[in-house]
Amino acid sequence: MWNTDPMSTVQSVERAFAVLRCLGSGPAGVSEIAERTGLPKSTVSRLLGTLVDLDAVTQLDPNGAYGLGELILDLSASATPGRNLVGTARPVLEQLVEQLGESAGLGVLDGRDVYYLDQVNGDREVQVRDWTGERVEAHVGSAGLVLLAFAPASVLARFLGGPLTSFTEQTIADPVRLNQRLDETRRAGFVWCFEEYSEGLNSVGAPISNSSGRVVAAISVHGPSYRFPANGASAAVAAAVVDAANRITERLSGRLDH
Amino acid sequence: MWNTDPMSTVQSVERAFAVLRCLGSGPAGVSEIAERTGLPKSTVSRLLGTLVDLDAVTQLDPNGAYGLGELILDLSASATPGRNLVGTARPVLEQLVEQLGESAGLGVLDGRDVYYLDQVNGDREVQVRDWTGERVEAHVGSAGLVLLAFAPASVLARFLGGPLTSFTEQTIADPVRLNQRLDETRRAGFVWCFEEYSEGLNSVGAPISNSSGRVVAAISVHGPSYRFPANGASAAVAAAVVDAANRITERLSGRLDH
DNA sequence: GTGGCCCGTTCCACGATGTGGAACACTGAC
DNA sequence: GTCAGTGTTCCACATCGTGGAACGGGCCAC
Repeated sequence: MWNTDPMSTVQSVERAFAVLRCLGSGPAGVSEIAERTGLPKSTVSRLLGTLVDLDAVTQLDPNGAYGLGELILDLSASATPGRNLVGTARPVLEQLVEQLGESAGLGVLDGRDVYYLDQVNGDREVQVRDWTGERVEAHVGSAGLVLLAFAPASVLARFLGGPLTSFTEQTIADPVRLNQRLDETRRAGFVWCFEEYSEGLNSVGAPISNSSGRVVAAISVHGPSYRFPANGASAAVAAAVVDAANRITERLSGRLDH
Repeated sequence: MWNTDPMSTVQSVERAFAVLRCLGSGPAGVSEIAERTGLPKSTVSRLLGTLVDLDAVTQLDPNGAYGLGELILDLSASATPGRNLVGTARPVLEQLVEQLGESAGLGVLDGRDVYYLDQVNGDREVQVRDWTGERVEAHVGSAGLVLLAFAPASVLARFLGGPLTSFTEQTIADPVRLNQRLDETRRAGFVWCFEEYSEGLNSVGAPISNSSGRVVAAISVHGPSYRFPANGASAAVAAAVVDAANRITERLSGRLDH
C-alpha cells in the first residue's frame, strides 16, 4: 500500500476495503483473502465479522466462503447518478403537498431516531414547522414507526430493549404495545400518529423501498390536529401517502425511467 | 450502536460505513455527516479522506459535499448474483482454450502483483502449469502489463517508483522503457510477452472492464515459446484474446443477458 | 471594510482500540 | 485414527485512531 496522501488515512478502513475488493472478484474464504491481502487470517476473520455485521458481506456457508452483501447493492443504488433518495423524493413530495395541502417530509432511521432529510411545506398560515436536518425518537412519529416496522428483526429487538421516552399523554412507551402496533403497521403498510410527539400534531407515514426491496426511508404528511385529517378523510389521505411512497420506490428502482 | 456479537467488531470500519450510509441518502458535507453519525467533524473528515483515497467516496466540490464513489458501483457489479468475475469469465476462457489450443488465465492487480484467479488449461502434453491462486509481479506478464497500462495514473506512478525485478534477460526492468511499453499497450489494447518471466514462456493479454468502464481484470493466453505464437499467427491470436476479453466485459455489464 | 458564523482541514499527545501469534474446533481425505 | 487444511477466538501490548483546538476560507449582514 503506497500512501502518497499528505494526511494519514485510517488503516483499518483500508484493510476492510482490501477485503471487499477481494470479494469483488467472486466468493472467497478467509485463507484466500489473507493470502491475497497479505493480512493475517485472524485479522481477516475479524474484519469479515465486522463486515458481516454491517451487511456489507455475507457468509455463504458456515466455515466457508464469503461474498458481498446487500449493503453494497443498497449503496450502489444511490451511487448511480440521478438515483439518490432526496433528489428522487423531492418532486413526489411536492405533488403530495399540493394534493393534500399539508407538509410532507422524508426521513431515515439513524440510531434510535428518525433523521429528517427533507421537507416540503404547505402554504397555510398554521403549519408544522420544518424539521429538515433534525431528529426525533423513532417511536413517536409516523415515519419512525414505519421505519421500525420494516426494520430487520435485530434492529427492532435492540430498539424495543432500549428506553422509550414519553412526549405526551398519547405516546405509546410500552414495548409490548409498541411491538403490537408495529405488527399492525406492517400489515397496513402505513401508520397514523395522533398527538404522540406533540400536542396538536398528527401525521401519517408510509415506507420507501430501494431496488433490493429493503425499506430505506419513509415519507410522512403532518398537520395540525384540528384540521388533519379532516373528518372521514384518514383512509384517503393514507392511500395518497402510500401511493406517493410507492412512486418514489419505483423511481429508485429505475422502472419508471425506462 | 448495539453490538450483540460475542466477538468485538472493528469500530473504525463501522464508523466508515456509518459515513457511507449517510451518503447513501444523497450528497452531504462533513458537518451534516458529523451531526447524523454523532462523530466529531475531524473524525468524519479523516474517514472521508480515507474513503476518497479508496474511491469509495468522491468529493463533489472542494470545501463542499461528498458523494459515493466508483468503487461502490464496481463492487455492486459483483454483488449482483450471476455477475461475479470468475463465474462470468470461465466459459469464455474455455472457448478460447478450445479455439487456440493453449491455456488461458484470468488475473487481477493486487498490490504489485497479478493474482491469478482462474485458469483453463489446454490438453497438450507440454503446457504451462496452472497458476490459479498464485501471484507474479505485474510487469513481467501480459496480464499484469495490461492491468498496469489501464490502471489509474496514481497507481501506475507508484508502481514505476518501486523496485522492478528482472526474471530473465528479456525482462524490461527499466521504468522509462516500461512506461513507454504501457503507452503502446494502451493504444493497442493488448500486449505480447516473450520470455520475460520465464525462459520458454510466451503470453498475450487483454483487459476486461466492468460496467463502469474501469479495467478490473485481464485475461491472458500463454504457451511454450517454441510453438506459441505460431509463425505469423500473433495478430490473429491477439485478436481472439481481445475478442474474448470484450465478451467477458459485455457479460459483466449485462448487455448480452437482455 | 469588518466581524461573525459557518464550513472543511490539519495537528498531535495519548490512551483506546486493533492487532497477530497461538490455541482451538471442525472437516475431509487417506 | 491421523494429518492437513479450514475458519474462529483469545489477550497482552503497542500502535494507531482519536477529538479538541487551531486554522484558513467563504459568505453575509451591518
